[in-house]
Amino acid sequence: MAEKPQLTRRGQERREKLLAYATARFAENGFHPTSVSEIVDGVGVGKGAFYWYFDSKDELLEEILRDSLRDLRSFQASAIADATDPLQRLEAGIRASIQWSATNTDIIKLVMFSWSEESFAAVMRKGRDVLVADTSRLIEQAADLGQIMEGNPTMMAIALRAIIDELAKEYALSNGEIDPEMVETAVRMCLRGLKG
Amino acid sequence: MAEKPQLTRRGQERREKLLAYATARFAENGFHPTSVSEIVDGVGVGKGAFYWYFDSKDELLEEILRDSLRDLRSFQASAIADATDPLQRLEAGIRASIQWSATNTDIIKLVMFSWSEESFAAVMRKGRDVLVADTSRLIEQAADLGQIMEGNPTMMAIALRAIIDELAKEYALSNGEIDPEMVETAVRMCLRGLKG
DNA sequence: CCCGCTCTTGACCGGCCGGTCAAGAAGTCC
DNA sequence: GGACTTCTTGACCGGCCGGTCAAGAGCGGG
Repeated sequence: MAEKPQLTRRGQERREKLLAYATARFAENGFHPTSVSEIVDGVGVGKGAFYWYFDSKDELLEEILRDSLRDLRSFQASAIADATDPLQRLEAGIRASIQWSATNTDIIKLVMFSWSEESFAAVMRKGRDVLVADTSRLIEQAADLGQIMEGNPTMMAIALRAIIDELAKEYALSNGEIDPEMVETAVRMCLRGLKG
Repeated sequence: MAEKPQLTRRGQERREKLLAYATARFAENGFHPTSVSEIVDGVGVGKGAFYWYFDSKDELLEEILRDSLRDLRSFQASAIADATDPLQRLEAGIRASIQWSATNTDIIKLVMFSWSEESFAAVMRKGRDVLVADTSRLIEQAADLGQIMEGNPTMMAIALRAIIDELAKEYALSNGEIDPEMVETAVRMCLRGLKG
């Protein structure tokens, strides 16, 4: 990776087209069953173009996963920017995560697959650690103000992730449409779990 | 499936050897990257034997998933048989699920993969529904006795599943060894979530 | 107008894949 | 011991796979 830092505008666009199309195909058909030929045919380019932008099919998936993490984090960051109260920031972050999952069901499916294969699971683990660290920082701030119960912030952050991930799975399996009551229940469970 | 109801004892044993070896390989290497040749070589039989016992590689995985569900349910059933109080039965069932996950990390990995591919996800959904139904029946009994808060039993059961599944993932990613404190936290979260 | 860099093409490669099948071995029942 | 069923083998099949590469096309700067 990071071997083609210099891309023209046209290059960037084509690369993004490949990423987007591959994401959709991987989510629909699975990673392994989707061939590189299928991807380049779908985008309407030659096979060589693919290997100009990516070292391998595996690296393409890793790139998708990393991009997604970046996207989710920036979405979360802008969602909590409005609030200053740590507990409010926590709730805003939780809701942002849920909302992001609802609008990125393709990626949720790729995430489910990626946990199951060692080389990709390594990438997932790193990503999860980053998200957990983001959240546990917020939890610590709220704990300092006495807004939530005592406890290991990392473990609490993992518990929040667990609930959000399950809801994300629910979205992915129903293509982005789930009972809104479920969302509220999940958020309530998160907050109740924090406040003790 | 269900096309070879008549198997000699030797047949049964060989079939089970294939199932066991395939489970291990799938968990370690992934479903698609593991070839049928690899499986039959590992067990030391010809390829034809494989296709005598299974219609296809896909059907083999579905068989593994169905067997696992059966195994988990019977493990749960015997774990809760001792208790008569619904709430105690619930806790015993939760602990049994967790324990089963800890000792079947291979299958947890297959489960993670299976959610990501439509044809297998269909099997998973059915299985999940069965487990949720088992649990919500217990929840209803506890609710009738006023032991837990009001609420949609199915949704509560799904929430319990979410927590258990996340812990299972944790086991799978650390090969069966996790902080016991985490288990207690998970169980406490489940019970607190029920009691309101 | 031509150089040089970014980008593109698609035929091609070795290899492996899931699955088939004709041939027979092993067990079972009379 | 013969007939029948259950199983076993492994060579073989067509097809597709991820990845390579020689041959350029398009384009921007000088």
